[in-house]
Amino acid sequence: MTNKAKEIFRSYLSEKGLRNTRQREVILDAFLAADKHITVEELFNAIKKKNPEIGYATVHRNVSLFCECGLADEMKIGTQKTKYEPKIGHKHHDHLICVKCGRIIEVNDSKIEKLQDKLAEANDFTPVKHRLEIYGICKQCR
Amino acid sequence: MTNKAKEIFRSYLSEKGLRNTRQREVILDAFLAADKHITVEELFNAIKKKNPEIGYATVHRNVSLFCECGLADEMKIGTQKTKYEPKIGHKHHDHLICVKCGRIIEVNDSKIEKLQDKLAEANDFTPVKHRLEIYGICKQCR
DNA sequence: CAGTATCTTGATAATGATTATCATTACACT
DNA sequence: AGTGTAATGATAATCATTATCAAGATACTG
Ligand SMILES: [Mn+2]
Ligand SMILES: [Mn+2]
Ligand SMILES: [Zn+2]
Ligand SMILES: [Zn+2]
Repeated sequence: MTNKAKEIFRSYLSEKGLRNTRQREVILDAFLAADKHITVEELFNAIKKKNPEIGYATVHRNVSLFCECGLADEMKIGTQKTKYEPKIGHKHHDHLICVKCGRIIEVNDSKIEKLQDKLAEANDFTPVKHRLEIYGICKQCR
Repeated sequence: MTNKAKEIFRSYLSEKGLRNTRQREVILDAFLAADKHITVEELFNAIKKKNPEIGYATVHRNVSLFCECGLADEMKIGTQKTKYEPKIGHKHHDHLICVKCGRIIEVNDSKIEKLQDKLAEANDFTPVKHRLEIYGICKQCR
């Protein structure tokens, strides 16, 4: 999936008149390699090991770009810092979030998805995306 | 509903060994009177008209208390500042959020609610609350 | 290939909402 | 009324994110 992601990113850049850079390649590789919900800080620290010259702001800027071009999704949960997750190679899903340990379970229910679309339509509303988060206590914390 | 809310708030305070104050009465009244999604800043400005001596931090602190005791719900939407809405006298609902104009439509679908509980249960997860936000384009913006 | 326009970077400062600090005031209970 | 302690209000601190800007890199152009 890495190749497809790079393809998408490069197309987006040229389409917007932006330029590709060594840093962008490094940051995208690191983001795809992490393959989980990750904060900018965590990503920055992972990158720092091999590429200590890349700045925090540059990581920030490029994660925003990943979101813009559809490669990443932003997750703001409670007061935690914003997390990002790759969209390429991952089907859409929602989250069960344990309020005790913070564990995140990924789920999907096609019935709910369909009902959401119906609900939007019934309100003359054209949905573009949604966020469903169920907070509670996970198996391990009970 | 104002009386019930005050009842709940006062019980919570005494239960926690906290004290009631003139400011707390004023802030709770103003919050309940607003009766909509409101930011701390907006609430502060509303209060300032008649009670200019009440500080911003005090409004902040007490809105947090309202959330703790179940009188208010916190809504973090995108990059907007946190909004709060009263829970007393309002049934649970979810939100359709227009990405163009910011309009918020309140909705509820009991089928979705039930399926969410099933989904949680199927994952050995005990739900305590959830958040469903559907982002899209509202009727007026199409 | 060199020239050039403009984008990107990295360091750092600014921003802005939220939270902490702390001296002073006010509450609640005896 | 007296007393212990919580609450307040002004202000500072925090901290993630965003802006700034000089220096460097990139992608064309001829
Ligand atoms: Mn996920
Ligand atoms: Mn609402
Ligand atoms: Zn847990
Ligand atoms: Zn709209």
